[in-house]
Amino acid sequence: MTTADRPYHHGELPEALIAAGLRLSRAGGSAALTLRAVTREAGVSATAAYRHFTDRDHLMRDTARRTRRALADTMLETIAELGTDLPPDAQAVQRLRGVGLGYIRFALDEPGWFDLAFSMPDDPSAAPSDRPGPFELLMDSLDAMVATGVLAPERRNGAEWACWGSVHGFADLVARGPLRDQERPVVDQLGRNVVESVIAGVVAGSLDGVRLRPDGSC
Amino acid sequence: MTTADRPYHHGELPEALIAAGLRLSRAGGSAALTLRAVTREAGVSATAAYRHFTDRDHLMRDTARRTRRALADTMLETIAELGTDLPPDAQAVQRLRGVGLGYIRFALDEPGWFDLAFSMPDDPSAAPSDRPGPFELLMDSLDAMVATGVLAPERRNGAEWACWGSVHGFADLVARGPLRDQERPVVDQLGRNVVESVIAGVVAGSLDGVRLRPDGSC
DNA sequence: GGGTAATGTTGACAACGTACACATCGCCAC
DNA sequence: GTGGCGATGTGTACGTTGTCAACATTACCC
Repeated sequence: MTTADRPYHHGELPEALIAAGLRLSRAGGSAALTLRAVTREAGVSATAAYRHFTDRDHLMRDTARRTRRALADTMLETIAELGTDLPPDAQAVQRLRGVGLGYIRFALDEPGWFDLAFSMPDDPSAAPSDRPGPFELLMDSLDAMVATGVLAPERRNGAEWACWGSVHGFADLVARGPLRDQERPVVDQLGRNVVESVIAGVVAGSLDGVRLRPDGSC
Repeated sequence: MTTADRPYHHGELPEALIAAGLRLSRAGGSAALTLRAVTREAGVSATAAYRHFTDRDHLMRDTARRTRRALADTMLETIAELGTDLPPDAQAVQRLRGVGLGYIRFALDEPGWFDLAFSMPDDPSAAPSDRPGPFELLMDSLDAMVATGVLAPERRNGAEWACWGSVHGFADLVARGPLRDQERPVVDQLGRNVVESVIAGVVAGSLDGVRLRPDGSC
């Protein structure tokens, strides 16, 4: 055909497809990221995407990685807003707080991107990013807590999963679960509770610190 | 047609469709619960389901409810295995522990059902079940902790979301996330950590109990 | 300048959800 | 009994999706 309006070759198709994917998923989540919708949006035939992505999953994974980068940005913004002029130990805790609150804020502000971000398992064979991702930010804050003495070293192991799970689970409740259409102030307050709880839980490690033995008896 | 082999009318079609949905989703998660696959499995034409369910979502919601019932059963089994001959206050904590560990166990043992269970938002207009669901079991255990004095009443509010989020998030990490193909013993240990952390966090409420002020300073 | 690989298009296929018209059956009124 | 009517199941069809194979166009390098 080639109506001479658009050149036959796009030139920047991979980037254009990902950009279209970001637009679509922002509004409609991972389900809206359709191969045909994305190519339509880019003004290209449906099968053109196969020259740059092996299949739909490939495009989704690459697009999801971008949304995770946006999540990391939100975390960093949240950390900055919380303030940075604290003594090192308190600053380390503050960073963990920012990681958690930023995660929840992202899920609330960008539910479509949040859905996409974790609907795809990240393949470990991907090129490493220059900037730290959400998970690296979490690890760094926990390491800093150990380094400054706030977190006992023997409690560091596995702490990332307790933190990530807590915040991710709550964000999921808010984005897709029973807390879906709660008022924003209510959700914000609950989110603060969750973050404070998990920080306390990770630091305390078990009920030992609060008058209970490990088996649950008092 | 009616080859006289099968009668024209199935008789128990709604139940048969849900049973087929449970079989399919058990192996392939929510994506495998296809209207056509379910009707095929039941030996019935593709559109027969529309006589009993308004659309695919309706069938999925009803099937998902069954998987949530199975989850509640796993929770109760786990509570029973942990032992029931404890003083009331310790027993209340033990029940919370069983709720959390049962949730994680279910996600590990039945990843397909777990995926389906929470892929659909539950509609509040459904008929209430006779047996308590997963959420009721959680609420009951927290209430018992308040009643026996283990949990301060002022910390009861919102505690269910911190607990649910923690455990749900961790289960999601294990079922679909980066912990997807970890060894079972490792995951079990991490799961115990998560549950102990969240219990400690809910009881402690904030870092107050462990030498830190709310703003994070020491 | 001509050949080759990269890139984009067309057409097709199977699977999906779903609407519509039609077939078959249980059951109740007469 | 027997008619008819509502409930239940079937067949066909349409539009959408992911994906493959064959073909068209272009960039680029010898």
